[in-house]
Parts: sequence; structure tokens; C-alpha cells
Amino acid sequence: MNVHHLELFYYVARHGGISAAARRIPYGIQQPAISAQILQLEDALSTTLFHRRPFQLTSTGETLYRFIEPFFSGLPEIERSLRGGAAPRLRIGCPETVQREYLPAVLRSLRKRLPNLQFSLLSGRLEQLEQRLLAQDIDVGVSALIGKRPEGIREQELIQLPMALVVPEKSGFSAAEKIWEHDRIDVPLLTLPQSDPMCRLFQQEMRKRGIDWYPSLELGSIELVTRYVAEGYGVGLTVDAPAVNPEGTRLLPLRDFPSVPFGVIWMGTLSPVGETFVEEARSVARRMLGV
DNA sequence: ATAGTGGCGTCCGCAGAATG
DNA sequence: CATTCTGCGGACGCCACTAT
Repeated sequence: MNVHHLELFYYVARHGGISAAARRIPYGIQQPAISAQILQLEDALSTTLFHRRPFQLTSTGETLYRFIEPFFSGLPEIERSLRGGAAPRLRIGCPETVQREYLPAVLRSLRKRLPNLQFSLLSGRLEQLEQRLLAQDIDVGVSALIGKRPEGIREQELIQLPMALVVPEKSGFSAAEKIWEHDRIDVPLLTLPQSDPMCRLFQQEMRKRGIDWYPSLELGSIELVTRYVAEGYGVGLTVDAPAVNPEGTRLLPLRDFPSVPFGVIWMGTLSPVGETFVEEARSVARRMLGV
């Protein structure tokens, strides 16, 4: 039994499987290597730690996991403290749009309350943020909250923003419905990547209405969508939020489409700094809505 | 889709020799 | 005596593949 075996055992138990662990372990390692290490550990202990298919801890495995979990889960914290990091620290993940348009205000008020706060920002959208949380790369994420969170991830909704289409200012469209009133839609659609939850929600709503309109151009951020719309590439899918729509474009509300909830996600118990962050995030969201 | 196997290459630690 | 160099062997990871 060596510490490396135990570390891999920890990740496998934590993520509920070898492949899941391989995807989330914060350094590069592939599934066969983990598989072999777990077998070696079981061999060294002359016992079975996991049932396979479905992959699940045995009672021996449970015992070992209870013993090692506090050690491995506490490593990031002790590392921080050994680095002399008594200063509160928060690692925040969110899409670039949120980083640019929303986070500065939150961090401003957060730093008033915690002047020596250190923070780091990582960009990513919902699914990546969930992965980052599970891998303990970030402490909190701010994102659209569509669908169900994976096991262990908690959420707090901050704001609901209506979906909208963004069109060039000078285009003739007066309403979103006008775009799809004909049988064939000849306007290109610009969206976030199709894997994005908001994009999927939009497609789902369109299917309900019996309309086929698929993205011609997928872009990495809402800004880019709006930017390319302003350049005349087509019509974009966006949210009606203060400050995201630059000159040269105009929003068409998507009537009877669901709003997109935005909020904070985290894993396990939120640290005091994390809680302060959520409080400030909520009050900034309320101010943005003018409530 | 996920766990396990085999072959192969790489890396790392150890022991012993060489050096200052 | 401490440090550096060198060669060797084992542990481990990756890729390609099979089994379920």
C-alpha cells in the first residue's frame, strides 16, 4: 500500500468510477493506469475495495475511504496555509461575459468587506465549471443554471434573465416571431457552442414550436455572438442583461420562452469567504435589475 | 460506455564510483 | 566527507486493444 495508490483510490471513490476519476484528476493520468493501480492496491491488501458493474465501494472500501478522505480532501487547505496564505482566498470560475460585465462590481464590494482578499478567475461555462468544482480547481462558479447539477454540487440562484435574439440595429426585424413565420428561415443563427445549456434550451423550445433553425456559426462567448451580429453575420441568441449588447445591435425579446436562471454553484460546505461572495453576488444582481 | 490486458517506452531512485 | 556522475532495474504511464 503506497500513498500514490491511496490517492488514486481516493479519486476513484470520490468520483464513483475509474473513467470518471481519469477525467477529473487534476494531473494527467489515463484510465488503464488508474485501473492497474487500483488492482495493485487490492492485491496488496488481499481484499476487494470496489464492486464492479455497478462500480461501488465494498464495505472494506468504505472503511478505507473514511480513513483517507480527511487527509486528501484537506491537502489544498494545508497547502494554502503552509504557503503562508492566512489571507482569505477565493477561486472563481465563470464565463467571460460574467467576468467582464458582472464580476467586477461583485469583487469591488467584496473587497470592501475583505480588504486582503486574494482571488483568481478561471473562465468556463456550466459543464466545465462543474468539472472544475469536482476537481477542486475552483471554490465557486457563476453561470447559467440549466438542467440538474451533478451529485455533490449545490446552487444558489441569483437572477433570471430572459432569452432574446440580437439583430443588427438596421435590420428590418420587428419581432422574433417574424423571423420564423415563413416555412424556410433564411437568416443564419449565431449561438454559443451547441453543447451550451442555454443553446440546448433554445433548441428545445424551438422544437416545441415545430421550428428547425440550427446555428450556422458557433462562437465562444455572448460578446462574440453580439459582435458578429453587429458585423452582419446573422441573428444571435443571447440574454437580455444590462450591458451585454453593444452599439449597432438591438434585442428582440423571445416571448413565451423560459428565462435563464443564473446563479452560484459550489461543492460541499461553502467557506465563509464563499458565503460573503454569494451575499455580494446577490445584492449586485438585485442592483443590476434595479430592484 | 467502461473496466481490464499486453506491449513498449520513459522516468526515477538507488548503488557505486569519481571528484573536490 | 559531501556532492556529482553514471548505469541499471523496477515502477509506471500511454496506446491499442479486448471483454462485458
